[in-house]
Amino acid sequence: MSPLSPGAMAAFKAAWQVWQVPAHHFLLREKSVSDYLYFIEEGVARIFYHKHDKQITEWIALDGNFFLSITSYFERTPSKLNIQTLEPSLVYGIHNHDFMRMAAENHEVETLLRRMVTRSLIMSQERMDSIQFESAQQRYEKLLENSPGILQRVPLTYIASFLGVTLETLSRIRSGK
Amino acid sequence: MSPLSPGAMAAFKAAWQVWQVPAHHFLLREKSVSDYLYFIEEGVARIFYHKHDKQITEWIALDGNFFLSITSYFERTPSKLNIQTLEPSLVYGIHNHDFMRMAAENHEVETLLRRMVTRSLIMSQERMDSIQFESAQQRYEKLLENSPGILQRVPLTYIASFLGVTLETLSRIRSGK
DNA sequence: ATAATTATTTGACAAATGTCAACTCAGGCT
DNA sequence: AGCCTGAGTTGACATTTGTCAAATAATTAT
Repeated sequence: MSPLSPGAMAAFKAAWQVWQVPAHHFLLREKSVSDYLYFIEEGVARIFYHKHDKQITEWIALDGNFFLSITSYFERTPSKLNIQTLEPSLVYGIHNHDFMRMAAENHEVETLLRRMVTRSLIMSQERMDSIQFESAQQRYEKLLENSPGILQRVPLTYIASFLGVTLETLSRIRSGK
Repeated sequence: MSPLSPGAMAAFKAAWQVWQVPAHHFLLREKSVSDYLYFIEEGVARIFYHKHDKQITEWIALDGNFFLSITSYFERTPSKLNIQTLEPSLVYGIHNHDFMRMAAENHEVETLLRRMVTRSLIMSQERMDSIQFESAQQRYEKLLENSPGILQRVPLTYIASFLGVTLETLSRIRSGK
């Protein structure tokens, strides 16, 4: 799907930076403008924000996935999101300036970006449907299917929040009612 | 924001078709591939799908708004969505082939498209947040604020479904408990 | 205008999940 | 080994919303 030409690909790849960070490292703190779109090569990251003094886990990125503060990255506004690793991790990041500059200079990169955003939009809608119509139980089972091993790597509190239920409810789901 | 150059703008505008359709007209039926991205100039349209034999209203487009079956339009897959007008309406539509061709030929159009999709993604996330954390009451009040007059134009069943509650619950919210 | 149809409201009750508090358990420290 | 601390579990109860059935109100067709 939408492979870049060799030249564009080389430039695109060169724009990515790499970081090796320890567990519990913050890649983004709320109220700051998010400069990077990340890809996690090894490790896990948790994206969360505060609502009524509680932490809401909006996303859990296991290795092999992209993540970012969409609003902040694209609109250049202060983020409400925090991004924190849960394990020592190897992450790649591409700066907004670089990505936007390359997209402006190179039509192919712009197309790639548009496709990435479109994919995210479709996933976002699927998740909304899931939250609205599936029971907590179903969401939990689906999560285990799609992300086996997540239980060994992410505390249940975060998983519960990500699923949109309380820790207690998740605990009851797990114990089989 | 991202104005097109005069030439691109003229071509872009020329690509839109116009239809004057009666109330209850289907602009899209489920299982068919959606060819058009729409803008409603006058009237109202309702986007809905079937789930467990019930109709779920996914979106209500009052005049002045864009709407489409995102997945079907961009991925060229059969849509699960139906789109139906609720009033006699004046709608504009741009065919997927035309939009994609223009985006491929013209970098500016591609950028415009990317920005449109990005905006949608941000709105999608806001709606998810709303469904997950606001009470039905809050969502209802917000809807009235953002779309005054909707009550006079859209049956409550559809509004209830759009808000993610049953008709009975909406009725109770309205009666003030 | 009247009857038929459709939209909305209301009531009684059930299901899912949240809240708060107490309890248990495992791993890391001393 | 014994103690702490944080994570996870369990119980009792409250709250929100859903479900089903019936009653009204509004709209449309004849």
